[in-house]
Amino acid sequence: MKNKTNRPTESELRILQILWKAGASTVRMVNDKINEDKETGYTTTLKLMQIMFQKDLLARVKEGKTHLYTANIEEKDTKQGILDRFKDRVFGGSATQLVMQALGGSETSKEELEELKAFIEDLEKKHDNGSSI
Amino acid sequence: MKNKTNRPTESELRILQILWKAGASTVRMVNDKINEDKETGYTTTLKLMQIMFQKDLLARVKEGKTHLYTANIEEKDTKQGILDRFKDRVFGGSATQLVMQALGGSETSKEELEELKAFIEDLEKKHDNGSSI
DNA sequence: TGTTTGTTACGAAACAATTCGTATGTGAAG
DNA sequence: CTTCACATACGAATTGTTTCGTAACAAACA
Repeated sequence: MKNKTNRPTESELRILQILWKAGASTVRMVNDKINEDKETGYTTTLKLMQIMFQKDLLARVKEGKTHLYTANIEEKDTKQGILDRFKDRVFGGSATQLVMQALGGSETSKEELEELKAFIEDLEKKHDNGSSI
Repeated sequence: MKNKTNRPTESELRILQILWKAGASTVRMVNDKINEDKETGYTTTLKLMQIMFQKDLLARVKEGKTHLYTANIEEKDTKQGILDRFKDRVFGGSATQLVMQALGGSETSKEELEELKAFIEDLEKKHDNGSSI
């Protein structure tokens, strides 16, 4: 029933992000948000969301005379898919390379670095347990 | 002189990756590499590389009757640009979110995790010093 | 009622990226 | 010198995405 590649386009992702964050929204609400960054006609957003509805990326219910749309795919899974593909394309599949470049290139606060270290240590623990299964 | 956005398309990136790895190459060599993954006509690759040459993404020298092409932009800078944009689009600009998802989602070996931890500790040191320079 | 306001649906234009066919050039081999 | 095997150049078709104009509809209300 779902899309095979599950690869939202750039515009589609913009809309998904808005819906993941805001929950059920009308086309107008979404279009207003989009227009904070980038001038876009109302019918442009409408058409896009209609297409996404057809593709099953969005769900919708009728609410009075308008529709209320929600994202119909999981934020985490979707981002994971996009990220995996990106990792392959740009970093030859190496998570390590990707992570190093991500951290090396941007100003990450000491707190965040600490958080990441803890996260990695956690992964290592899971690793230890996992291998004995 | 250079491109403003410095955003290679997907196909362009495929070619750049090959050239970064292999160094100066003919169209045929590049096309052969591409065909390991994806059947692609010779003239398709040729055209693409010609366009990239026009855009200054590639340099070339005549060598006998063929051309030898090389990447004309830096691997690291280019990937940084792509990564930054990706981070913004998909993770709202948060390197931490990106890194967590990258590590959480893929099988990363204990060795690599250790390497990353060391890398982060290094960054933290630089962080400490950096403010006093 | 009939005008205004905001909505949906949808075709098609505009744009961008990719792919390929075909003409043409050129060095090497016979 | 002619032919063969590859190479380049380039126009144009194809494909995919985004954008928008326009028609039709419905609720609100003067």
